[in-house]
Amino acid sequence: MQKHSCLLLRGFAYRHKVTGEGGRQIMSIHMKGDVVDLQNSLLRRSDHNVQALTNIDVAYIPVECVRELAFDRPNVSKAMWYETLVDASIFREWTLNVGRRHARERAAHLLCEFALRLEVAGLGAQLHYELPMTQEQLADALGMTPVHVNRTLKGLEAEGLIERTRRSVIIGDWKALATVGDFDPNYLHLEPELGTV
Amino acid sequence: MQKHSCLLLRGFAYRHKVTGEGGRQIMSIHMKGDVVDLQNSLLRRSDHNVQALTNIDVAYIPVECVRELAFDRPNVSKAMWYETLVDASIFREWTLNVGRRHARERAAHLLCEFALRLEVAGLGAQLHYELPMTQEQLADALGMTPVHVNRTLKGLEAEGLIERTRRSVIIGDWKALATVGDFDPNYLHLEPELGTV
DNA sequence: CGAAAACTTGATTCCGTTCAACACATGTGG
DNA sequence: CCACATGTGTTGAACGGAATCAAGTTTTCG
Repeated sequence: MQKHSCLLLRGFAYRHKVTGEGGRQIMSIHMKGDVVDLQNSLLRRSDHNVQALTNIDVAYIPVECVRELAFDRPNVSKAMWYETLVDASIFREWTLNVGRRHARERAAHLLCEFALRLEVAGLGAQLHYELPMTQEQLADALGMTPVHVNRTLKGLEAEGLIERTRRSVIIGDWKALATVGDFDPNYLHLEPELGTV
Repeated sequence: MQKHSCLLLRGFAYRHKVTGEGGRQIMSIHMKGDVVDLQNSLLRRSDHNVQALTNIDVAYIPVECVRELAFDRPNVSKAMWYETLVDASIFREWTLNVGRRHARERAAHLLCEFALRLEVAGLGAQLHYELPMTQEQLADALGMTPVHVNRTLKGLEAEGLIERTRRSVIIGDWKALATVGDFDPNYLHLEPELGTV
């Protein structure tokens, strides 16, 4: 078990798991403000891996401190639990995405999710942002091969839904992309709901 | 938002999401002892659906009570949070399963998970149990079509890994099935770890 | 500048879907 | 108790989306 949790101050990180055969599935992408290995810190055995996607700055927080906060301060406890719940909600959507949508829809969905999350984090505009992942990493997030990611993105571009240069993405027609990706932002639980949990 | 959480006393239930095109993905299966819609109760908007798989008995618990327990009693709080974390861990494994494993491995994995969970819940033996799902429901859990579930199960049977009659499953060779399914029970976090969270 | 990483493209293969028919159970009402 | 309807499981044939294999090209960076 880790001795520290780490709070992401700058850059991107991701969590992933690997099959016995070497297939990798990225479970989630994290950005500024996320406490990235909270879950591994609290469960005795870590069941997944955390890795940096770009250069990052992190603040290490000793696990004992996290626990103290988590259990002695009701408000902190609420906030942390709430994070866990939102996390789980995003996992569910990703499972749906990978399990029940075609490559084109999956990719569109992920691009929409990024757009919203980056904007909320103050790291880009909804319709024009830098995607901090290689196509190989996208493939691991989408449960497909890098080759097919390439073709799929090209396809979306050919349809006029997006434009892209190297890593930047411009969403030409948000509504159309969201439709293709069957994207409904509910699952991100972005609206403040402090009164709830 | 729901007014009640419900504790499953007998029978099986599942959580699922549906795409705009009608594809359904089952996110998790629940059995005796699980509090099934805790997450929907605590987040303001529910992002998934809960449904009974068999006849069930449930105990309804008013959400206010859940919250009171959750935030006034540190030990209850720990336990509930712990449940949420294990839940999320299982979601992650399912995402990996659906995203990065072939049909045969997926099916084998699910059969192994069931075996263990049913035994822990006191509802069957690890090597011989009743599967409370139709092949169509299995398909929705595995992200494949019912037809292919049928063929895949038949395949596992032909290989001598399992036997089956209608709904019951007999695992002929646990080790082999676990190998095929790339099954490592860590993610279920079955060992008691009360000292941890 | 040169090497490695990332991206692009084409040809081929294959796993899983789709479509369609049928078999077998289960259950219900006459 | 049978007739019939419905849900579930089984099987076959054809199709298609994505994987695989393999070769380029472009970008990045030491």
